[in-house]
Amino acid sequence: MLAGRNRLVTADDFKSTLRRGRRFTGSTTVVHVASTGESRPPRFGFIITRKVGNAVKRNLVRRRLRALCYRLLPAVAPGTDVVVRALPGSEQVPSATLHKDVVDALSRSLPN
RNA sequence: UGGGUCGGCAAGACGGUCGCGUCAUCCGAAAGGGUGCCGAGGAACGUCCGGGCUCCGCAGAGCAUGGUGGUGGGUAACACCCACCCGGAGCAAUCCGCGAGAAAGUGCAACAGAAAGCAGACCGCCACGGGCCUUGUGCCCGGGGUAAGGGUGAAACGGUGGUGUAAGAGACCACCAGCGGCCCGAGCGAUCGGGUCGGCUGGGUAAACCUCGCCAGGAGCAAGGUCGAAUAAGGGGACGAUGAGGCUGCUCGCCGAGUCCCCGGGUAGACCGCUAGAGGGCUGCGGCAACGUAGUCCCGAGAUAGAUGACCGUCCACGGUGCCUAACGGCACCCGGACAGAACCCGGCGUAACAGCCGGCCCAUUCA
Repeated sequence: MLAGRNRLVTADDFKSTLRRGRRFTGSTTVVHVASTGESRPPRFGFIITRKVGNAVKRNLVRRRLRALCYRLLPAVAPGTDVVVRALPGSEQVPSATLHKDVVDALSRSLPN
């Protein structure tokens, strides 16, 4: 699970990451990655719209994403901001599929 | 044993690894870290009612608008709950009714039918007048009488029997049903029981308008409050071309019109509101009950891009398949947890939803 300092919390941070970051679309998620150049731990934010389902389903997706992002924390460069947008249908796939989507997006965001 | 009906319980269990939030505590200058406790629901949901709380409004009365609608009680209050009444369904337990008013008025009603709301003459019935010849309990025509019978309909203007009549008719009579008035009795009351008189009977729909009684000020925790950067407008005061202020620590020199302070405003943001309350369990007492009351014990979510989880294992229900068994059932494998996530707090209602467990009552059956 992600601690508070690894979370994007303000609307400004979300906006700048979505605007400046590179976008990687998977089958169940869209991942925005922006490098700020600041020397601090990477931060993650999540967007789960109402199209995903009711509150229980949205909570489930967000918690799964948070848990897998926690495991990915060492692989992300410091100063990176990541916003994961969950697409409709993401509530029906197992956690492994979500994990694969995010890992693919982050590996493609690396320089080589 | 089977079926029905009403109510209650519970909402998979245990473990491992890695984590999250509030609070407490310890270490630390801080950032942060360690430890410990606690951490979703019966509907947390919909936001449909009712309150608390907060701000705004408020002489009094009326109107409008909205809500509500048998009676009595419970409650902070309600559209909720309890008891009872009436009507309906059921053998019964029990359930259902958005239960005021349809002789205040306006409106509406498919199809069928002759006619559907100051009813109505299609068939039929009945005398009367006329015609015919086949002289009959005849047929045809005419203008009338008639709601007993037929047929239509959800519904045809009380029912049965009689008197009466040309045939009929509450036209009249008896009984019955229903309506209204009055009286008596039971009940706090809705209402029920009985008596008497009356015109003899004037359908439905108010979740159509409407009428009557009763109840309602508005907005909502993004309420509201405290602190409050930055920036800009504004107000007041002091000083200022007799030089404010700056270059510049001081002097000279140069530049040359505002400078400083206070008030105020309340944005970004932070904090408070923010979780112990019309709270629950047990026992006693009052009450048919809802509930009230006394004593005693218990209670530990509080996030804010929004914590309460992710992954894995074992087991137990449900479901499926196969095998064994006369059957009850047993074994193996597979599948796999219903609806659903607090956001100021309570009381209700409504809606969603698998499978299960327990109990009361009713009916049927078997045995005694």
